[in-house]
Amino acid sequence: MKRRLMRIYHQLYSAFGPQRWWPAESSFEVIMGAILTQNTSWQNVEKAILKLKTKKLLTAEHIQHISLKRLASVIRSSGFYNVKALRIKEFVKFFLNSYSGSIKKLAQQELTPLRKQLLAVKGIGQETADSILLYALNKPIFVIDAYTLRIFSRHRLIKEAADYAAVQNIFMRNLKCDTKLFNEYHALLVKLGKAFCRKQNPKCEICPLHDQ
DNA sequence: TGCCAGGCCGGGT
DNA sequence: ACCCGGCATGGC
Repeated sequence: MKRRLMRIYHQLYSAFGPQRWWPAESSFEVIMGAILTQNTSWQNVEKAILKLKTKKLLTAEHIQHISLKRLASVIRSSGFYNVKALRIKEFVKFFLNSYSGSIKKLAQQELTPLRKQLLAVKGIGQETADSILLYALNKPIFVIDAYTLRIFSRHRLIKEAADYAAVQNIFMRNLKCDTKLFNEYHALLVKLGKAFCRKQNPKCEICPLHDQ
């Protein structure tokens, strides 16, 4: 499995090149994006982030001080805006209370206890927590998402019913524990997923993983 | 036009 | 321990 996973990585890398994730100007922006993109196309999230930027709302303090309703209207384009506004507020509360709103302090925390703390925030599940850990805080954890499950299931590398933790373990047991590798690998899987492995999957047979 | 998108939660069985 | 409905916009 180790060789297989690295071979897939190299195939993806040579097909698509470096992805340079996460597309954001700050760690806090990464975190907001991670919540906003829950079951939502990134295109819609970008619009919401742009609005947050325009309204100077990309800091914990500013978000803390606006109403839930106003926040919801700002992030409207990302869909599920009422629950997401609530989730952003929940994270910001945790962030300010436990880490004084300091990304540096957040990043100093150990991966495992921090992951547990993030999962205790209502609205942050495994993927969102791991995205924050990896892409906002540079912690070595592999993010699993719907594309990853679908791609690996369709290529019969995992059981169709495999759950998040099981698949994450496959990656983390068989890859060198390396933040850069985890970052690039997951980004490449999303790239592949968008191009060739949507639910309605017209052209999986020409996806780069089928070559050679 | 209908289907889908870089999930998560709560309630029911 | 699963299973499911709800949450909602915008693009193709």
